[in-house]
Amino acid sequence: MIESLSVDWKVFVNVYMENGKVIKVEFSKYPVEEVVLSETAENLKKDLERYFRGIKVDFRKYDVHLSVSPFVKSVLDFVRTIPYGKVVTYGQIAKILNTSPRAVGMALRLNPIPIIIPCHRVVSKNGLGGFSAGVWIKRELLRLEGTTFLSQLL
DNA sequence: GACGACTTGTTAT
DNA sequence: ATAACAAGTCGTC
Repeated sequence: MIESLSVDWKVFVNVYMENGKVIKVEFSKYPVEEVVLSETAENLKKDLERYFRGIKVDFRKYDVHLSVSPFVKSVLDFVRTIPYGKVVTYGQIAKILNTSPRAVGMALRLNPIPIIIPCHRVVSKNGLGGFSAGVWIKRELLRLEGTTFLSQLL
């Protein structure tokens, strides 16, 4: 665990690392004991703090360790390439990966590493879609990134 | 447009 | 084997 970040909208963000790789990110109501050990963990903490201040951060430089099925991994790998402030629909991803929108949603639900793997940048065709930690967090993340064309849905 | 039924691929039990 | 799902599309009214 590297950090329980306190975010303005009353959530803590806990990041778990192992061998310099991110293995899990979770949102929690209460902070967990903070343990920062490696240099990359320190950097990641600073990047997250900047991110939540509304600064554009690219998390692609951090290694992640995914213990998920090959299909889920392929979806998550694609999602990692979506740039800051942009959104893609489940259907578009399904078309590119030759699968169904529903399967994409399932894969995203299994994402162990939100924010760093920006699953909040995937929305449904007419609406916001879901988010495992609560859609309101997804909404806040998109607002934070200044994703404007969804303003009617926010 | 709003609503429902049919489709769809993957995971969980 | 089958139910459940973070979706989409096509039909009816």
